[in-house]
Amino acid sequence: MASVKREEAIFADLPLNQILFGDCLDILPKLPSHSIDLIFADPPYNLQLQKELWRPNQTPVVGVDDEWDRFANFEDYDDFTTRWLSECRRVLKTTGTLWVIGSYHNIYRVGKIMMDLGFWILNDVIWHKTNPMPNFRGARFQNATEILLWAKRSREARGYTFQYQAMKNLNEGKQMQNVWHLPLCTGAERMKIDGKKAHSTQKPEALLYRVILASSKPGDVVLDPFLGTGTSAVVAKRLGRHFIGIERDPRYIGLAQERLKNTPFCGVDERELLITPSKRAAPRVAFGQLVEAGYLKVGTVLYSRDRRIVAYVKADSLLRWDSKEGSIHQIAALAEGKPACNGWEYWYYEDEDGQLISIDVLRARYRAENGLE
Amino acid sequence: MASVKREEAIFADLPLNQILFGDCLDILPKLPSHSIDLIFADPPYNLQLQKELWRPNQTPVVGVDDEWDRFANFEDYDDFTTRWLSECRRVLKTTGTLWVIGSYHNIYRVGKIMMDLGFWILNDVIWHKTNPMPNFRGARFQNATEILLWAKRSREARGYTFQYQAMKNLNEGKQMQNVWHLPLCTGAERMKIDGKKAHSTQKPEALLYRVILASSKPGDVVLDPFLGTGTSAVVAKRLGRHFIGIERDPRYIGLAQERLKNTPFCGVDERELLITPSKRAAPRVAFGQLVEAGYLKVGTVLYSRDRRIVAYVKADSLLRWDSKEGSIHQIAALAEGKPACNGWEYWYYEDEDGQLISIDVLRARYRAENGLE
DNA sequence: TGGTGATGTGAATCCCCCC
DNA sequence: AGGGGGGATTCACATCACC
Repeated sequence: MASVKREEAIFADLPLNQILFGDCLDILPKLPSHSIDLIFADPPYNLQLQKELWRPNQTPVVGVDDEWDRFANFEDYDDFTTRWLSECRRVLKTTGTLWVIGSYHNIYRVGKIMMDLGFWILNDVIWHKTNPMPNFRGARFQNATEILLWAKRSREARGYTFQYQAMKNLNEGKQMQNVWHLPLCTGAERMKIDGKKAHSTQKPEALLYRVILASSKPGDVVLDPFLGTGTSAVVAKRLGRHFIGIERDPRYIGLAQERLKNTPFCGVDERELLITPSKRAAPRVAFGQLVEAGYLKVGTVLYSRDRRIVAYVKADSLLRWDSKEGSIHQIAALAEGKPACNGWEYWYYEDEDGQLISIDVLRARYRAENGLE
Repeated sequence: MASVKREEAIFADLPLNQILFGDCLDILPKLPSHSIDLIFADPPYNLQLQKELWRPNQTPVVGVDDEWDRFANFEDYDDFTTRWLSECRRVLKTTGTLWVIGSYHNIYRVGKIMMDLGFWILNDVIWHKTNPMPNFRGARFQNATEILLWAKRSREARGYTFQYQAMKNLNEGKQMQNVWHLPLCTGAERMKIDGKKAHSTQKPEALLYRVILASSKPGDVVLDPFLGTGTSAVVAKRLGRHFIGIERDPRYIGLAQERLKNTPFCGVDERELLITPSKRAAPRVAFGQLVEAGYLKVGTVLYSRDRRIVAYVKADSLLRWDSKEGSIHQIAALAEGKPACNGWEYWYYEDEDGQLISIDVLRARYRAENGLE
């Protein structure tokens, strides 16, 4: 029975920090469902380059024409894409997300299939190459981009990881856009054999750094079904994540293992240097705790910024405004006629000098004085 | 017989410089085959907005929920897309090309269908908006792009128009890339009724300038099956091309006719085109890029010139000094007790020999090695 | 007339925990 | 799985009121 064979073949434990040798259509079914936090996939591009391309100086341009990158027709490519994406969706946790990178030759087919399979696109990210190859014929616009699709498992899936604050920090304090200006993988980073490119589409580590830092946490499991020379695994290791790589060409596996050997795993002592936790992750402080702890006395008068709204703190930490009672958030929303309002930012109290102080300052003080940071 | 009716209905002469009232699925079949030089299509995106979205200042975001953007499911959308694209392909000359603009909500479906119908993609052009709406919840990357697909009728089609030199001139003498930095349609250019936007998705004329100038010649026929308020027709007229517009909402037709009345035929000369803004991405290098690219490893120690101040590089490119965190500039200023300080000049790292090297040297190396000079 | 600060707004698939 | 409640979250411009 096929199902029994399949059960037997499934890994009892996740093969963490390993490169699995074989075709991803054979290996992925052996991974358990709902076990992976993040998938990065750089599938074949189906470029269908037929004629050779020559530079103006009569030297040939080396294109992508590896054997693994040829499909007979769209149907074959779509079938292959549907199969590996389906398996990826199965092994992904409901909190997990998937990245796929491609060019205009394949990404439109891939994106459509992703949507059909139920993936819910979060962003299409444009990798704008700072040093792209020129268009030698002058027949089109210079193609300077590849596209990454970032998606969660389904529209309903909740709890995916997005390190908003870390991305903002990387971008000099402004929220990171879906356009990334990054150079191609060149120079010493580019793996070479006898002076020639070891892999025709090796991705830069900086690209994977941003992908993995943005959408996973230390200790998460990062799966790459088309590992190639191992860029995603190397960066995952650097950033204190676990990796699982799948690759069917033993030559690439050898190169990836060499790179991994030279990559230190981010040590525990470095974990604290990874990223600043977001405000959302800060321990919650209920307004009632401030009242209980005496930071605000029962009966204290709270004001809106313009002193137009005046409310009183009750012993049960609800506010009384007019004849109405509710939480700091509910009364603020009510007073402003809005569906919701952050009470921590809305309310102020008066200090001895009659100055208005935000109650959010009190919350910060409470956190600081009670080891809640 | 349907075929007879169809034949009878076809326009004897092309309805040049007219706006045709009706659904493009009804009107397109009346146009003769192989008659159009250039098609620009801005179809519904099928945005699928569900809940209300509020800005941090508690005002609502006005989303697109027009009747014309609602489809029951992907199948309906695909069917609609297949039908109008098929007709577009029929009416296109073999030397003609087609542009379609969309967002990640629809462009992957559209692109896949285009390929299936036989269109051959020449470029995917990224419209990188210079002033996009932020992501208010900090839940994703800020979505700053729309995508235009530019395609010829078939792989074999020869002789399409690409004004390579004009594009090069527009781009300060360098090859025009497939990434266009252009602002949204705002201000006086935006059509308004009673102070409110007349159309929820009006495109900027500058975008259509590039499209029409790049891929057509004076006297060519430009067809727009989703004319809206007429941006493509207006720009075609200004550039000395003929237009044919199709629109099913009479209110939009009225607005478009008003704009056309105020537009001179061929009212643009070369000099005016040459001063069209062509902002290039600034070759700025953020400190974070050095960290991402591995020029500085996470945990690297940075020193002030006199080694008095010692800080650590975090994964999100902030520095940690004492218990404080901030950008290279902020921490330098803090450590020196100054209001501001240039971190690029302040910080040094140690090389293998214990020599202090300025991080500004690293920045210069990054620029040199990645074509950013 | 000119500068300054407040206000408005753009194709938006925009939270998460707990009951 | 659906509802309720806490509470976190914005960038580049254009316009306009006001001094």
